[in-house]
Amino acid sequence: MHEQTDPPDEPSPGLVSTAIQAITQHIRSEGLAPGDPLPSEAAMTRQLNVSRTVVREAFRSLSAMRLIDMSAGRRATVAKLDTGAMSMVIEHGITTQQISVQQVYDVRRTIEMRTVALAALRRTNAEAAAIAQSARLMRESCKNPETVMEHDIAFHEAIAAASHNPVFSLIVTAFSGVTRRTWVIGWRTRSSDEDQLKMIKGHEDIADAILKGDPRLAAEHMAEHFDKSVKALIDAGIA
Amino acid sequence: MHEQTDPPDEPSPGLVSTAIQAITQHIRSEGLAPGDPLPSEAAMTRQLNVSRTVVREAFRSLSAMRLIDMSAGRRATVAKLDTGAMSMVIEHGITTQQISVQQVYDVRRTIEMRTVALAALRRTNAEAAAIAQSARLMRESCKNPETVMEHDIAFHEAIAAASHNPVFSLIVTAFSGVTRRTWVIGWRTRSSDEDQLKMIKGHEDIADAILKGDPRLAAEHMAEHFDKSVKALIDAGIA
DNA sequence: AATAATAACCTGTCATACAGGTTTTGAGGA
DNA sequence: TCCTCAAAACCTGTATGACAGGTTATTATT
Repeated sequence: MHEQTDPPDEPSPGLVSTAIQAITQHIRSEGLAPGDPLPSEAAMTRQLNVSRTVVREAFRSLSAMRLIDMSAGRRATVAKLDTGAMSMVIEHGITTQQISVQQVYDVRRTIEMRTVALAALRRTNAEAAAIAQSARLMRESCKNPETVMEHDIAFHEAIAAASHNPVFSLIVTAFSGVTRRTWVIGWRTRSSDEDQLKMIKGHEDIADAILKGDPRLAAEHMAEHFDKSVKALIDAGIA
Repeated sequence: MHEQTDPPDEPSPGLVSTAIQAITQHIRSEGLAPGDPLPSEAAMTRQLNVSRTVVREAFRSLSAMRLIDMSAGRRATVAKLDTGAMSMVIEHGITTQQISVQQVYDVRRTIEMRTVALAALRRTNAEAAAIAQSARLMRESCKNPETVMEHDIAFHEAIAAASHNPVFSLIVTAFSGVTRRTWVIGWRTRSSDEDQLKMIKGHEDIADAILKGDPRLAAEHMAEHFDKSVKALIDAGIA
């Protein structure tokens, strides 16, 4: 066994990593819930016997991952589940060409085939209405691509929310950033108005299936939707 | 003309967020790839006209998300895709009880039904061997739960890798931390040796199906595996 | 007792300093 | 000319002190 929880110093991981672990450990051991306050930087400084610089970098790192909320004058608090860090990881993968847009779409398809089925089974009436509303807004604003896109994204996020599994919401939302960067490309390849309206119709079909509570039908429409979207992206030359 | 040193523009996000964006923007605009070096802290300090403290907190934040690698003396470099941040988000959700273990398993099931099918279609011979190897090691070390668990995790990660979609790998690996915390509980409920061996047999069936290149069969076995695992967790009282 | 002023505390940012680690440079020797 | 190796230059890790401005607790005044 080569463990070194040593008294003198910790060379390898660095003081900041240690501080990050100490903070997350604190959240765990104290059973803190979102909104609960964390120790002040000064307190952490004393407890860990390091400089405020180190403690601050630790807090800031957790804040960047959206695990805690920071704001001037107030102590940091435990954060609600947020997609910030995940989005950044995905975006990083895309911009450094370690993952392709098509790969993201394959994952989205996999996940959303499930969220849409769960939504059909578990959606509340309000959720079904929100989903249908997004689809309707897509049609109404079909002259303005940017607006259609935002409603499209809201549509998919609403379905994820209606799955009543926040992990699905987390992942779907994390992908929204990628969608924002590629959506318009796909839209442009649907040259004719007819194609564009057909795509919007697809969303309405999904919303209807969810409203009817038919998971199989909802999944079918979702699959169709993704297949067409991916095809549009491939036609546009997205690797 | 040079930079716009924000006369009246963004007060709320704070200098550090701005710096983080500047760095990621740099990666994007320069088309940096993993391993490429970033500007030094001093350079960023000059470019953004802020103190090194701010720049350092920005770098450190990106490092915490594993988007960049830092080490003493060397400039920071663009990092390879890593699951660090995602794991922390999931763990945070679990420890603050914003998501349940069962919800994670539902997502895992959804994703791994797909990875296993893709693995059956796209696996190389080496990957098929690695998957089978993990299953074999599970059986051989079946007296030592901890070891079985590690091979089990390696098994699932190997399947994700064989899907040839790094996004799947990313997500599956991010869940491994949760698995490490709950696996033993599920194992204990399989009281009899017979149950435990049956579970290991399930893994071998999956490995065989992947080797045979039969996605449907592989997915069937995977579904069965997850259904039993979830049942074991529920029996053990995991909410 | 209600309210307003004040003190105490907290985070955001800056400047400076120094201890190591890493890369570059350059001088001297083969 | 080319190699070796040590000094120099550069870089990050950490500590300290300072101050502005926001937030909460305390106290004084009415």
